[in-house]
Amino acid sequence: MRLTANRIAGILREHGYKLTPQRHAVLKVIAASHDHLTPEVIHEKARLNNPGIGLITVYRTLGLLNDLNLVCRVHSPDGCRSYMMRRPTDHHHHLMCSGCGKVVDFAGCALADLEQRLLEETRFNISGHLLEFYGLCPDCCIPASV
Amino acid sequence: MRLTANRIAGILREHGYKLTPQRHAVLKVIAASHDHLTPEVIHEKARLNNPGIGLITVYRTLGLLNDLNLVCRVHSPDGCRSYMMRRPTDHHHHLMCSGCGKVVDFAGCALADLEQRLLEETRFNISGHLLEFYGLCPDCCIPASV
DNA sequence: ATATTTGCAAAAGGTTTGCAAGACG
DNA sequence: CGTCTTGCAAACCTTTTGCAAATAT
Repeated sequence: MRLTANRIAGILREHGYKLTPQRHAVLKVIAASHDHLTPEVIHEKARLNNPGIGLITVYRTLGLLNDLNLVCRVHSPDGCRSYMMRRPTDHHHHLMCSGCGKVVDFAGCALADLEQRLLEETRFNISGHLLEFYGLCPDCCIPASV
Repeated sequence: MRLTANRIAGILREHGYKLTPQRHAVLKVIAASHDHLTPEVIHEKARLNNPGIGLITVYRTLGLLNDLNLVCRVHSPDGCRSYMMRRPTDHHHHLMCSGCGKVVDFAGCALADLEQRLLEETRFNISGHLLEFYGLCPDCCIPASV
C-alpha cells in the first residue's frame, strides 16, 4: 500500500519539520506518480500546484525525504538521478522498462541464501543491497511494424 | 580471470581504434586496480605513466571501453560515477565496503527463478539486472576502541 | 597520407551554498 | 515571535563540445 501525501506530511511533522506549501506540493507529485522522477520533472509538476516553488526547494525536500527513508533513488543505465516513493513496510525492488521508463515494484528478492554465502566467503558485515531488473514492458515489446 | 591491459589493447585494435599512449595508460590503470575508480582518480594515476594526458581523454576512453563492454559502472549510495574492469566471460556482481570502498566480485547470483517469476507476473522481456551488496569488510568492522 | 585522436578552453548540465526576506507553528 | 524555510544568484563539480594541432597506422 502506498503512502499518501498527507500521511507523509504527518511523518514530516512528527519529525519536527514544518509543513510548507512547497513541501506539500512536492509530496503530492511524488505520491501521485508510480514512476521514477528526476528533480527537474518533480519541479515542473510541483509548479502546477505551487507556481512559485524553486528547484532548490525540490532538491532540499528530496534530501529530507531521502534521509527519512520515504523516498528512494532509482538507478538506471542512463543515470541515477531519479527518485520514487518508498513503501515503508516492505522491502522491495524495481523492474524498469528500457523503452518507456515505466517502473514496476516487486518484493520477494530471496537473496538471503546468497547473502549468507557471501558472509561466509568474505566475512563482510552485509547491511543492504541494490537490485534492479531491466527489460521491455509488454507495450514496448510490440514490433514497430505491426 | 582478469583481462590484461595488453589484451584490451588488442580488442581495441580489432575494433579499429588506434592504440595511443594515452589510451594505454588508462588501460593499465584500470587493469591494475581491483577497485572502482572515478574518472578523476583514473586521470591522476594515468598521469604517472603519461604526465600529459588530459582528463578529457580519460572520459573519452572510458566511454569507449563502456561501449565495448570492457568496463562497468559501479553504483553506490554516495554516487554512481566509478568504473571498474568487467570480466568478459562470466556474469558477476559487486560487494562493496561502505567503510573503505573496497570491492569484491562474486558470481552465482541465482536470480533465474526470480526472473522467471517476474516474466510470468509482468510479461516484461527482461534483458538484465543490477545487483550490488553493501556492508563493512572485516577490516572496517573492527571497533574503533580496540 | 589521412582519418583519428588529443588537449585546451569554454560551455553545459546538475547540485549546493550564502544570505536576506518570508512564513510556519 | 523565533526559528525554520524559501528563493535568488552565484559558486561548484563533473562531463561534454568545438576546433586546431598532433599522431597512429
